[in-house]
Amino acid sequence: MSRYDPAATEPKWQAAWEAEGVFVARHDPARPKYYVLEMFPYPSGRIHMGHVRNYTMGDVIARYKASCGFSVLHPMGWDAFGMPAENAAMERGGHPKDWTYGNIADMRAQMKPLGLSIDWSREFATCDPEYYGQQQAMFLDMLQAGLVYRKSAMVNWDPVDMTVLANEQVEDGRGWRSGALVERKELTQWFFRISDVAGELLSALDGLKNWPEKVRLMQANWIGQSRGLQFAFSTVDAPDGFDRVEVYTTRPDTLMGASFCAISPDHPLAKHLERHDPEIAEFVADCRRIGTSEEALEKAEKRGMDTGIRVRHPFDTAWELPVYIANFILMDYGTGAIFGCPAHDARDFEFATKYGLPINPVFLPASSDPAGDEVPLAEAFVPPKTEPVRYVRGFAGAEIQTGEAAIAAAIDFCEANGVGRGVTNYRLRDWGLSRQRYWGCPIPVVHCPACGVVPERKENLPVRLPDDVSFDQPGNPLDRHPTWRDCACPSCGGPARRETDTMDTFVDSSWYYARFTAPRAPTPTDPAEADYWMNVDQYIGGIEHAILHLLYSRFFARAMHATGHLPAKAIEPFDALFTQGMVTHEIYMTRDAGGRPVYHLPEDVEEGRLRATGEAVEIIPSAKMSKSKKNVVDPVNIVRAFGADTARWFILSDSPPERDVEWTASGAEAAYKFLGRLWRMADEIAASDTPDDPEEDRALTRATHRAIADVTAGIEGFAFNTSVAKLYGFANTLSKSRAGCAARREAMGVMAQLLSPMVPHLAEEIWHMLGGEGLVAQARWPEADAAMLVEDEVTLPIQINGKRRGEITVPKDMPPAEIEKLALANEDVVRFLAGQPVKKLIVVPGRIINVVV
RNA sequence: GCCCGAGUGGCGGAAUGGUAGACGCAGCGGAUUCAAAAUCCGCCAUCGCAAGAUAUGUCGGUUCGAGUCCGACCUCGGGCACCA
Repeated sequence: MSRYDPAATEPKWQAAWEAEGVFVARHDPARPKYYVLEMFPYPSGRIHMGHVRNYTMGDVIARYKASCGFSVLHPMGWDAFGMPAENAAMERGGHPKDWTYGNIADMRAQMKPLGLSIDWSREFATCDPEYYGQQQAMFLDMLQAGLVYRKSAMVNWDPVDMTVLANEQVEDGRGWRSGALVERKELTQWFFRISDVAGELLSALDGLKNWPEKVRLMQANWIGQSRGLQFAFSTVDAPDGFDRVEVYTTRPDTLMGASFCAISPDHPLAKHLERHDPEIAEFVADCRRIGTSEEALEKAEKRGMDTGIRVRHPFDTAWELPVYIANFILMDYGTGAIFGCPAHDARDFEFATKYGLPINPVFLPASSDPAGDEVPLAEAFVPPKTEPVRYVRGFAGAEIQTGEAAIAAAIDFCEANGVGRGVTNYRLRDWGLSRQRYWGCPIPVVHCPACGVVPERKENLPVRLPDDVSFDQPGNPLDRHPTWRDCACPSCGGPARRETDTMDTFVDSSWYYARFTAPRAPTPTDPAEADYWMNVDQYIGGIEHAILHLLYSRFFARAMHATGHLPAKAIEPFDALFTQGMVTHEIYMTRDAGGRPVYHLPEDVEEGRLRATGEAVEIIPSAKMSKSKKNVVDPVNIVRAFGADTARWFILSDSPPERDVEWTASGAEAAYKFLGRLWRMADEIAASDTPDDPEEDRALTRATHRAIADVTAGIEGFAFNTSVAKLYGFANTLSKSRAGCAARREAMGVMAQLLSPMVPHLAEEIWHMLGGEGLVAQARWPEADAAMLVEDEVTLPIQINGKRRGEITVPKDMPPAEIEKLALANEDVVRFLAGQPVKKLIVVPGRIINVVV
């Protein structure tokens, strides 16, 4: 007897699929299509278990849908632009292009042995000129359609390296390489007008029924629609041109509690003052050293500086409020200026306390005594807006009303009295796409001294990145390129300069799903192909992309539709979204002589000790796999040791797909053992010649249909771990079955089919052993016969006061009245009741009986 | 700081508001073996001799009945617009 040998069988079946072209996506108008897509990888050079998990899940869906008769599109590509390639070039020399394409070749070679049902003929990388050239063409269309514009915006500036830094390159306010204090610097940059469709992106979330609720919520909060009042304070002692300060507030009902006005350090007034007042200049410069990330601003200590300027309260011109420049006011949100009401805002409270500003409550709890004295607040009073409160400094609406009602009344009152207007605002800002970097898609415009900003002609696309660049000094090599930068103006032909900024890599990933429908088309998309394949029926990826990537893609699909590159039905490109959890592993740590942690690879550790020295390791439980912590398990090693099916089976079992999964060596071995057991079962059943046994055969057939129903439900519901558990159960049932060989062969054949989306190589092997026709990958998915799933009898637990005290087994359709009688006669029940009268009897048919005493 | 999640045996986890712990790992016992590996069979939440009691991060609520619904809190994770 031979044995389960994945090293031999897996390549064999992969070759068979390849020879048959099983996974080539076919545009077949006669069949329904199904487009399954996993978020494409960044070509770091090594695949990791997170990739294996992501692509295995997609593969289960793709193979399952294919066997259900769909024409499946399941492509793969590479999110190939981005900073790591440039960092590698700076650290190790070489060219980002060589590094990237080398990594792609390596990763493709690591992925192919996994046996994924991918149509590799559609593969592309976003750094292919054929791809980014089409992206440039769309950029030009969007520019013409008014969807892109230029404006000034802040970047993190490293004054030593003279280069722009990404937020992740700023560590504690300092540049990661130079260590210099980072400054905010203004640059003119390109923006997509995503905020113009903020309301639309928000309301369309309701239609995304097959997206996780949490993702829709996160996007809704990110878009941040608010209704508020915008009005102007008139100023006292302000410089010329600043006789008014526009502010926006979502709490106009608290106007009578205002105690100061605060403006952003980037507000025009602050910028004016910094030019004339050294003290203010120093403070503003200090504020700008916090960097550009909202997180850093929020976490920084709240600080402000009194400008000496005053504003008049809109309801009482004699009432003056001081104007502060405050480090926590964002120029991008509202008008970049607010009024502070410390009594009802935690941040304003902290600020007012720090600078000795008045804290006057506008409302008190509804239950407070109207005649009572005002007691100083210990903290800001911020009840939910839906809770009624008693207004003591109200000016519109009832004395006792909810915040919501008071806000609406305040806006009406202000509008009626000529103090500002109600406006709907969004937190969502326009999408800045300029990056001062080399390894990205060049922005196809030219700056001409005579004509200004001129779009490149489409026939000159792609604007290719030059290859002759060096990374021996920081900054963008395009900026200092001797020839590429200088060009002729496409409009007047005079000397001009190319735009040296490249595009945010989020642009690349905002339309790759559309390109997969026609990856070699001479235009960004092909209308017939886009019409057939769009939308993505199932998109799968990490929750870390819940907001930015998915929101940008939703916007970009709309922009593509507006410029004629996608049909109207594709403006929401992802019909269903699934967000999977991470793959984690224990961390093994010892300490060096200085007490600093030293990490060790899993393969160097055995039973809690280092293999080499026997030294005991400290075990830190389940953390995200990362190189620096050395808790990575390389899929290549797993596939080499156990085969792809074992890696796939393990990654699907145990943990629900949306949760993190902990990789354990024992779990991987268990997966391998189980697959070996299935192999032996098939081998034994194929050779068996036991006679039929009507009763046993029938029981096995029922179990088979139960397995079909349960495994299918698991796949449909994205609960692969429960499908796996059901397959374990079915295997246990089958191995114990006394049914005849015909019935067992039948059952084992169904087993092969149910296994095929998850462990496709083994499934083919079993299918083949049993004499199945063709490839199981092309067999029709089995259907469960509903009649086979019905049980004749049910066991009902009996509870007394909600605690389980006994059970009865009754025919499935016994009337409740009879069940009641049987339940009350049950000896456990009689004993527990001990003669107590029954107050209530609840019979839930087919479920439970509860006796209340 | 703000937004969004997740917490169930020794471990991973299962459970349309209806028997908490399916299935797997580890562990324990047995079979097979000269012996071991591999394999096969059985046991396995905790406390208790038992009857039973206690158990789904903590505290409270709704319900005949709560892991599941509601409120507060704790811990861990994701995101915060130039990481991808």
